[in-house]
Amino acid sequence: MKFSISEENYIKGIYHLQQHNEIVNTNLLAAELNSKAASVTDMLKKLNEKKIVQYQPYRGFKLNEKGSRIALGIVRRHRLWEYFLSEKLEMEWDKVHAIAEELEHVSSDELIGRLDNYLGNPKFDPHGDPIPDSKGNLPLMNKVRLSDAPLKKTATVCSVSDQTTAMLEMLKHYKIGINTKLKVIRQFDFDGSVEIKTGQNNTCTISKEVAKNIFVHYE
Amino acid sequence: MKFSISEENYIKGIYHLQQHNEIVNTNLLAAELNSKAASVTDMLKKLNEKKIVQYQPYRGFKLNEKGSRIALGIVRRHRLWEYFLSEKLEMEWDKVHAIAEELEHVSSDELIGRLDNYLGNPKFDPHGDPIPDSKGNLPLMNKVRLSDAPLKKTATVCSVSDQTTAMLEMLKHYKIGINTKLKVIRQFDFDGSVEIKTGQNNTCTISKEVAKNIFVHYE
DNA sequence: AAATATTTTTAGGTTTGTCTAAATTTTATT
DNA sequence: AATAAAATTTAGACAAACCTAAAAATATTT
Repeated sequence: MKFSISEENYIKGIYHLQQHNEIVNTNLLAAELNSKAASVTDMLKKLNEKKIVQYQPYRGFKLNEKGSRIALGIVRRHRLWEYFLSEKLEMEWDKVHAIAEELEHVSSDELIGRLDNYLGNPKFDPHGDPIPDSKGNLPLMNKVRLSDAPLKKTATVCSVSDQTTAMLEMLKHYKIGINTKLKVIRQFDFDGSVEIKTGQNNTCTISKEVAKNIFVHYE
Repeated sequence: MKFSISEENYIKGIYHLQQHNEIVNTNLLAAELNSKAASVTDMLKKLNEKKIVQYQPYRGFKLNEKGSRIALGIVRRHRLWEYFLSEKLEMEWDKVHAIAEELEHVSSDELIGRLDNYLGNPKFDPHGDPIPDSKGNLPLMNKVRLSDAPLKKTATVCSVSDQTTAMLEMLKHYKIGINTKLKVIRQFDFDGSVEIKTGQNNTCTISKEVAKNIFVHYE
């Protein structure tokens, strides 16, 4: 089944909101998509008829099995293109998202399969987000917020949840990027900020606010 | 100025028809785009208001300066993506076009500039069609139909005007592709078919019908 | 040059996706 | 439990892009 660009955007929007909320509601999705509640209701009736969501009027909605599969396909295309733009075309981190947002709607299975292969079947996109495989399986990873990370264990930065330009600027300043190795030296009780060590003689302190947005994993 | 996918398709359609007809008319464009005459009239009024075409009701139309510039931008995107799909993703010749038709509407100048660069600034797409540069300049090439080619001079295949699957099949059979070197041995008066030599001991005869669609150039 | 055929445009309708404003339902407050 | 507030849906409109069928303009025949 083929979906319009609008339908795909709604499906993707629901998918993303479901990462944080079991059930999604109308206003939330309207905000996510920069549209209005009435438009969301209209589209949800349509997605409901197409049997992609579980929708109870006034009660919210969520993707069903079929809907999730479709969402993962869109996410896969988006993240593979992000990887391409970043790794092959060397585009800046913060410009990659908007363009992938357009490319993701080109939905040839052969294209995506070959792209995946060409890129070397990457498991994570440049933001550290996992790329679903062609069957919709997400690679697993036990990641932890830097604000909750154990002390004195060498960790690897694997993703950053806030992907605004402001955050990018911040990270550039601290010389932190995906795959940067670092170690938490201590945590200050006063405001929860953490002192970290990246490389041999590079120690710095970052606020809890920032640390909450940086995810790391251990090997 | 930003154009919708539909508008871009109409602009591109007019551009292609103008390669063979100075003035394009409603029915011709409707056929090219698989739409109806009434739809073409609607869109042409719109393109006329946007000052992209010269349009005289009942008299046909053509792209003006501005319209041509826009068309060349679309053609550039299309052919760069075709090159990418063919050279990097190793897709079959006949599948490349349909996908490039979708990718071409993603219109970030930075994306296309970087893609061009990444591909090594190619001058011709996999079908041998010229790729406009970022300023809209087309590379020049003095090409000749194989049916009109001089005898016994080594030529290089540079483009094929009929890009159907049927033609691709034909060319595979004859082992002819873009950049194949060949020499016309003789031409038969009876039906205009030509005997050609590709490689050392590979001689074959192809019909005028096919030869008319193969373009070669000499160095 | 009149009649016929072809082409193009206009008129009016459909679908998709959006919106505002009013009505309805659910949730929270007193 | 009644009322106020918030969220959601419905009703009705609008724009883009398409269509069919009828009308108008142009081209071709006789």
